[in-house]
Amino acid sequence: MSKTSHFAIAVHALTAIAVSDGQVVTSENIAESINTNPSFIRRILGDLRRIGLISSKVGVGGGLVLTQSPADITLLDIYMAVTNESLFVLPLRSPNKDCPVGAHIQPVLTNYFERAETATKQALQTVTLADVVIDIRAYHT
Amino acid sequence: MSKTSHFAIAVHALTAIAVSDGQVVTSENIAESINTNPSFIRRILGDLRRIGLISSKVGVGGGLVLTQSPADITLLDIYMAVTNESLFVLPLRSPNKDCPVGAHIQPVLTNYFERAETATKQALQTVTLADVVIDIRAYHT
DNA sequence: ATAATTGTATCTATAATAGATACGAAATGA
DNA sequence: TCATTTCGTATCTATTATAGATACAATTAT
Repeated sequence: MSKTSHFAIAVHALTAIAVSDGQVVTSENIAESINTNPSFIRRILGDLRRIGLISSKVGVGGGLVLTQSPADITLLDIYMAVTNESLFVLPLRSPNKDCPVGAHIQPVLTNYFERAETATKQALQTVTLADVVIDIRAYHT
Repeated sequence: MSKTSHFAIAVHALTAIAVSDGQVVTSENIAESINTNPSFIRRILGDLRRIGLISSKVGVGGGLVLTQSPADITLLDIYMAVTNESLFVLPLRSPNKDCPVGAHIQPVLTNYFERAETATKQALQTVTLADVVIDIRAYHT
């Protein structure tokens, strides 16, 4: 998968929205917390909006709100929203089809890679945004 | 998560060595099967040699051989040999320490990321190079 | 000696990632 | 109505990661 930080950023952003407890949060607010620029954040928030985890309101007093309870949003939901590649990648160039190994290694690897990825996803599914919020609040007390 | 193909390449390379059944295989042979250049392959083979999965012999008739039975080499062994980064990455820039979320999100995320990565590794540990060889040979008959 | 082969260094091309800027559209409120 | 806020998105750039390519010293077998 992408070595991108989108997943971490998405969780951070949603956590920021969740802890605001109903108060509207802007992409500017989130960008400040994450230490990047609002436009980049809005790109990632777009992924979360498209699968319905948040809704946005344009204009004065606008911003982002959760559309579901944090307890109903799993890390897997967030991961799937921002990820379109597999965790493990095959080489860009196709292997040599004239070699017995090269001819068949791709489906074999893909099978095992998918198994490992499924295990990862199952682990992500056991954690919710509410858990993350609890952890953050624990530091805060 | 590392977006590199080193893991797939390493498994392919070891499979190529394993199916040769004792016969010495050169980095040239492997590169041909993987469809890349021998030098790049030798860089990855270096990781495998350093943790003792293979040994190499320089010179005429030289090449690579396994030092363990394929049944004793797990995909996790291979993964660990070629990977030095975490599956999930935090953003490069540190979050804003003046925000309650920014101040504490990193250890919270790292904790859950490590759990997911552990699940992945456990899945990789259940598969051996011998399994991969069996799969490849199944195609071949 | 010659040839084969590894191990490693270095350089380059390409692609992925994030950062930055800009701007139209929508919504609010004066 | 008009100014302001905010999103959504496009585009450009800088940086970094990745792989590809080339080269060469060291080692070994014949």
